[in-house]
Amino acid sequence: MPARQAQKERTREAILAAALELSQSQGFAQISLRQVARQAGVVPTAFYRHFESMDELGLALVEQSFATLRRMIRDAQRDPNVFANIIDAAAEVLVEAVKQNKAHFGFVSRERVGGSPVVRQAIRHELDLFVSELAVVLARLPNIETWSTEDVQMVSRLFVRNMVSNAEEVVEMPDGRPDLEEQIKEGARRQMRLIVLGFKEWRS
Amino acid sequence: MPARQAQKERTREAILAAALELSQSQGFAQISLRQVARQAGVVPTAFYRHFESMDELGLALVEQSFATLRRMIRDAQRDPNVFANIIDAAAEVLVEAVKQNKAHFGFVSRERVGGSPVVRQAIRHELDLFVSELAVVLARLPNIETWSTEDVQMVSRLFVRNMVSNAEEVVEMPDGRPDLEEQIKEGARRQMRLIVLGFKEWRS
DNA sequence: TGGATCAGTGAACGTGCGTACACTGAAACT
DNA sequence: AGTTTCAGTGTACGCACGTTCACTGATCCA
Repeated sequence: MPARQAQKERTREAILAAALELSQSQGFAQISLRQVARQAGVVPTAFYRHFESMDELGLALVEQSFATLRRMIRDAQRDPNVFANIIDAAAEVLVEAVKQNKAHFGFVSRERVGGSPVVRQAIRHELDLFVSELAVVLARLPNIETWSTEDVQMVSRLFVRNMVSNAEEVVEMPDGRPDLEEQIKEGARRQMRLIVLGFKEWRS
Repeated sequence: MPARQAQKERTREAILAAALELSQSQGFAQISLRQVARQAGVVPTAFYRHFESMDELGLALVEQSFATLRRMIRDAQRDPNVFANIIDAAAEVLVEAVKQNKAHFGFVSRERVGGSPVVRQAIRHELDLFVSELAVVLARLPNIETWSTEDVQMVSRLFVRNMVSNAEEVVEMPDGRPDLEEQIKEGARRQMRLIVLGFKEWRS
């Protein structure tokens, strides 16, 4: 790659990182173009060489965040333990992955409801996609393969909703509190068992 | 009450109403003192006769919103149907009450994660209180009275979390879509049945 | 090697903001 | 009736903002 383009890429990354960092304390919707440029170490007008507006930056962050989420899921599926005890593994993976990507998960959970309309809609769309993707995975599971499509979709929605709620809690969690962390994991495990048990009963 | 004080009260209400309305489209954190004053029909400096800062206004809105919520719960408890079929009644009441108080519920769900730190913390505190209050009500229910305190608290947390999620969905729901409304109600009913069934199984 | 490209600069603009201050005039008190 | 109180006014300020425009100088290509 030409050095020119590489440098441009680096600046773009710096802007994305700056926006992600700043939005952690104040929320993306209330940070200014000039703040982002300052944090990224460029002059305000340079911003426009990379993004047409703050909205476009926001969409790029949505994309980045969901790429992180999908990578996380893909990695988790490679782990053989996941199939042995899917619920415990899922709770573990969720908490650990969110802990290591607090910035992105925090961005999604904050802007999902509080962001500008265009960012909010992009996140809703990605989450809807994600529900469908998870439904495909779930449909292959031993106990679930006999369910109707709508039931699988609904349980997938339930899982994603709970995943979002739990991710929110992990993001808010102060550092160095393994007790709280274990509590959230245990809560997540219970919720998932509850959902699965409830659905078994539901059909009987 | 002296006419003086009554007029002051009226202006205060106008400011609260203006802030609530404006925050529906843009979120409370991104509206300005001057916008609120303009919408309320007063000059910006008059704002300070009622609130020291936008943060204080935000706290007043939190208080107002949870007062609305508590009134709603109290009314629901008077209804004899609630005890006959608590789950169906709760789903019905939730959707109807949120529909009629979209502004307040929208404010809470938005600012719970996207608001300024002080507003956010106030909402979390109120929700924690609310979980404990609901736990007291739940503990009196036939099937639940034998459970341990922590289990009741946990199921209460689960109910409140799902209530918040469902309220979010109702707030986002476009007007005049009774099909969507019924879908949300049905979802809420299923989730609650799931939770209850799951807990029965859990103990066995 | 010399001209074209273009990421980043720097100055300037109009605007809306929060807040200060001195004010006014009707309601409230004595 | 005369005085005090105080909710709301109007002006003025300095500041950060988004966006414009002409610019510079290193990289790229012929």
